Amino acid sequence: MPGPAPATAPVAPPGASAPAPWLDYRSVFTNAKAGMEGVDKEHVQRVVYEMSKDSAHYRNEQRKQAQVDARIAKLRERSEHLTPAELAAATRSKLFIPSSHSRAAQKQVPMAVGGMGMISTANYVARRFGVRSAMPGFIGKRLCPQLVFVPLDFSRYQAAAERVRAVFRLFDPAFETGGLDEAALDVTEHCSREGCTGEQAAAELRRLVRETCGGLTCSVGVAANKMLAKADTSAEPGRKGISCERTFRNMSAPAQQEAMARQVRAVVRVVVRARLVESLAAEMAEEGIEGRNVTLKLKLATFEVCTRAVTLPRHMRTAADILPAVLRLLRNEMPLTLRLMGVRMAALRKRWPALDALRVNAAGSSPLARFLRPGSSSAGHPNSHPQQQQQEQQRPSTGPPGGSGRPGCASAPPPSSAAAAEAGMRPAAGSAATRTTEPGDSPPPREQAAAAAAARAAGAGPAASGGADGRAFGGFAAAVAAAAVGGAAGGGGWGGFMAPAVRGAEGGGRSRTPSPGRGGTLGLGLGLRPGDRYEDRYEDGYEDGDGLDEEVDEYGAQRLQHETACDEAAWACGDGYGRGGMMEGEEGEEGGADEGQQRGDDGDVVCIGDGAEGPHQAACAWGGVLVPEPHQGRGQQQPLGGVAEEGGCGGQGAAARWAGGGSREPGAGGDWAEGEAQQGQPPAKRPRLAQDWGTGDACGGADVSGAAAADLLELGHRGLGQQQQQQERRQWQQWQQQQGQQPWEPPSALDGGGCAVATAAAPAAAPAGASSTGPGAGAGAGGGMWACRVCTFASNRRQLLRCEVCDCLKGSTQAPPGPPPPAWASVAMPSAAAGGGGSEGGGGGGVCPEGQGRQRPCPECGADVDVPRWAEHQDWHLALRLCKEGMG
DNA sequence: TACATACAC
DNA sequence: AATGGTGTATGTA
Repeated sequence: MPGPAPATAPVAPPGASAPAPWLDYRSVFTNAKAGMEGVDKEHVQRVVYEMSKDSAHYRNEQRKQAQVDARIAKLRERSEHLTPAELAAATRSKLFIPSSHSRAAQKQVPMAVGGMGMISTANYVARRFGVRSAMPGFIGKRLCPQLVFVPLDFSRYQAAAERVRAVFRLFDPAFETGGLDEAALDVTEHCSREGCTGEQAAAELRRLVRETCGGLTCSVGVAANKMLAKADTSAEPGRKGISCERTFRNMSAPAQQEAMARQVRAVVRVVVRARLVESLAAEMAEEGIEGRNVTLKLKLATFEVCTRAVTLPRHMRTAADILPAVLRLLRNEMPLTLRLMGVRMAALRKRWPALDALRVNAAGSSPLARFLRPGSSSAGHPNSHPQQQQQEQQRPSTGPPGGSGRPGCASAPPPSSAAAAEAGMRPAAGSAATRTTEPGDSPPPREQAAAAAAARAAGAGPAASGGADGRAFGGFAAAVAAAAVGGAAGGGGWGGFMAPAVRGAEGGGRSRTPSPGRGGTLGLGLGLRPGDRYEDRYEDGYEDGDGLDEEVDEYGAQRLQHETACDEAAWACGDGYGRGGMMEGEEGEEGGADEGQQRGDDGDVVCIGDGAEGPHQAACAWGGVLVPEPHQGRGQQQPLGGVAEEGGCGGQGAAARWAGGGSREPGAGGDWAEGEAQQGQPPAKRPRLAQDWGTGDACGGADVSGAAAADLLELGHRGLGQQQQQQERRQWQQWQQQQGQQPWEPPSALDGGGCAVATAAAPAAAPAGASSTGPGAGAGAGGGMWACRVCTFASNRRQLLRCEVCDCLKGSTQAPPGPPPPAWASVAMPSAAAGGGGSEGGGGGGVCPEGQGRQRPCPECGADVDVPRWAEHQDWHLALRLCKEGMG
C-alpha cells in the first residue's frame, strides 16, 4: 500500500490572511493514535480544514477552542500560586488494568467501522492515511479514497464482549466495564488466592482471552488498585444515568420552519415525534429502574450544546411523569433552533430490588413462585401493593429503598403486568383513585408487545437465557436472568440493591445491551419503515424466536399508517405542519407534497419556538439573542469573539453574539429577546428554572407525603405558577401586537360552558387508532381539575388558567391564532364547505386533496378538525395519551 | 446538593 | 450532502 498521497486537492487558501489557516485548526483528528505514526499531519489537518471550514460544526469547534485556550491560560496563572500540597492533590494515579481488543479483518485494505457520517474505528492500514475514530466518514473517504466502510454490528460486538467478560469474571467477578471493549479488574484477591503477581495475572488473562475468544487479543496493563471501596457500594445501582437522544434530520421548507417557529406547541410535537421520553421510559422499565433527575440536552444548529436539568420531587419512571418535566425545561429555553435533543434520567435506583429477586424465582416451582406467577388468581395487581403505594405516594424517597422491605412482596406484580405497567400504563403517582389494570384495559400495541415479550422471556426462566453462544436476550429478560444467577451465587442478597456478584453477572451492570430490545425501541423511536437505514443496522439484533420483531413490526406498521395519514393530509394541504421535525433516517419525500410545497434544500434545521424569525436565523438559548445565521456562502459570518469570559455560551458565546449584534437583519426585530438586547446588557446566563416543583415550599425537597402529595405533584408537574402563566400570556400578547394582530382574548367566561370539571375516572387509554375518550371525559383525583376543551387534557389544576398541554385558555374552545394561515388557504379554496377560517381570497388553484372541505371528524374525539390542523390534532391525541396514561 | 459542562469511548 | 449516542467525572454556586 502506498502511503498517504501527498496533498492532492488544490487547496488554496482563498484570500486567507494566514498563509496556512489549517495549521490553526486544532482538531482531534491530527492527534496521534496507535498506528498513526508517520502520518502526514499537515495534510490531514489541511483536508479536515478544507472540508470543515464553512460548516457550523467548524465554527463551533473554533468557539470551543477559544474557550479551552482561555481556560488553560487561567489555570496556568493559577498554578503559579499553587502550593505543593495542592499540586499533589490534583494528581491522580491510574488504577486499573484496562483491556481492549481489536481485530483487523484485513491487513491490506484500509477499513473503517461506521459510515459516511461517523467513523467508530479504523484499522491500521487506514490510520496510516490519517483516518481515525470520531472522524466523519466523508472526511475519511477524502483522506483515503480506497477506504472501505464496515457497518456497525452491535450484536456481534456484544456477543464478543460477553465472551471476553466471562474470562474477566474468573479474575474478578465484580469487574467493571467501560464500554464494550474495556474493563477494569481488581485482581487483588485473585493474586492472593493463586499466589501470583499482577503481571502474571495479566499474562494469564491475555492467554485465556486469546484461547477462548476466537483469537481476540487484549492488551492488559497493571497498576496499583485502590478501588476496593467501590465493591462495598452495594447500595448504589451500578449505573448512574440513562439517556436517549436524537439528531434531527435537516429540514426543510422555509414556510414550514416559519410556521413551526410561531407556535409554542410545536415543541410538544418535536418531543413526541422523537419518542425520546417514550423510549427512555421503556428502557427504564426494562432495567427496572427509576430516577429523580431529568436532564434535557439540546444541541443547537450551531453545534453548541447545553443541558437543563431538574430534580423531581421523587423518583419517577413513566413517560407520563417524565414528559411534563421535559416540556417544562424545553419551554423555558425557547426559542431554539435545534439540531439534537436528548433526555436523560439520573439519580437512579432500582425500583424493586427485593422484588426483582422474587420475580426471578417466580420462574421456579416453590409455592411462592406459583403464587407470583402470572395467572395466579391470588396475585394482587401492582397497585394494591402496600409498599408500592407507600413508596410511590407518600414515602420520602430517602431511606434504604427496599431495605425495610420485608420481602412482603407477596402481591408483587407478575412480570407481564409489571412490564405493562412500566411501559406507561401505570396510574399516576398521587392519583387518589388509582386506576387498576383492569381486564377491559387494552394497552396500546406496543405495550402489549412489551408485556408479552417480557412474559415469555421471564417464563422461559434463567435456563433459557444462556443463549447458545452466550448471547443474552438483553433487556428485561436478561436482567432477570442475570439476577437469578447472581442471586444464587451471591447467597441470596435479596434485600437492598444487587450485590456486587450480581452486578458482575450482569456484565458490570453498566453496559447497556444494544441488541434486541433496544433495536426495537430505536426503530420505533425513529418512526422507521422496513428497509430504512437504521432498521437495517439493528435488525440483526433481534433474536430468532423471541417474537419481538414481529410485534415491533406490527406496532411500527400502525404508527406508520397513522403518521403517514397525518402527514399526507397536512402536506397535501401545504399547511407547513406536516412534519414537526424529522429524525435522521426518516425520509423527507413522503407525504405527497405537491410541487408548490416542496421543501427547500437549504440544509436548514428544525426551528421551534416563538421569535425565530426565519430559516436562516438561530437564537442562542443562553443569551436569548436572535441572530441571523448566515446561509451557506451568503451573508456575513458571525464574528466569533475572543472574549474569554467564563461560563460557556452564557459568557463567551452570548457575548460574541452581542458583539456581533449589528448583523441582525434590519426588519427582523420584534422578538421578545430584543427587549433585552436594547438594554445592552447581555444576560450572563438565562436564569435557571426555579426549583418550584409545586408550591416551592413543601415540594422542593424529597419529602412529599400524604394527601398533599398528589396535589403538589400535580401542580409541580403539570402546572406553571400563576405568575409564570401571566408572564407567558403577556409575552404572547406582546408578540401578537408585534405581528399587528388583535390580541387574542379568551372567550368571556373562563369557566363558561366548556370547562368540564372532571369527576369520573378516565377511560382506559385507547389503543392507537381506535376511537376513545371524548373530550372532557377526563378525570383526576377529584380535585376540581378541569378539562381543556381544545385538546381534551383533563387534568389541569383548578388554579391554572391555561392548559398545561396546549396552552389554550381555560374554557376556551379555540386555539389561539398563533401560527400564520396555512399556505394553501391563501391560494384559493374553491370548496364550499368553509369550516372555520372563512374566505382567504384569491382565485383558482389550490384544492385541498381532502376534497370535501376543510374539516374532518377526528376518529379519536369526533371533533371536526380543520384539515390543515389534522396532523397537529392527531399529535395532540398522542401527547395526551402519553400524559393521560396512568393519570387515572 | 443541584445543576451545567467536558470528555471518553 | 455530510461531524453520533451514551455514560461518567468534575467544576461552580
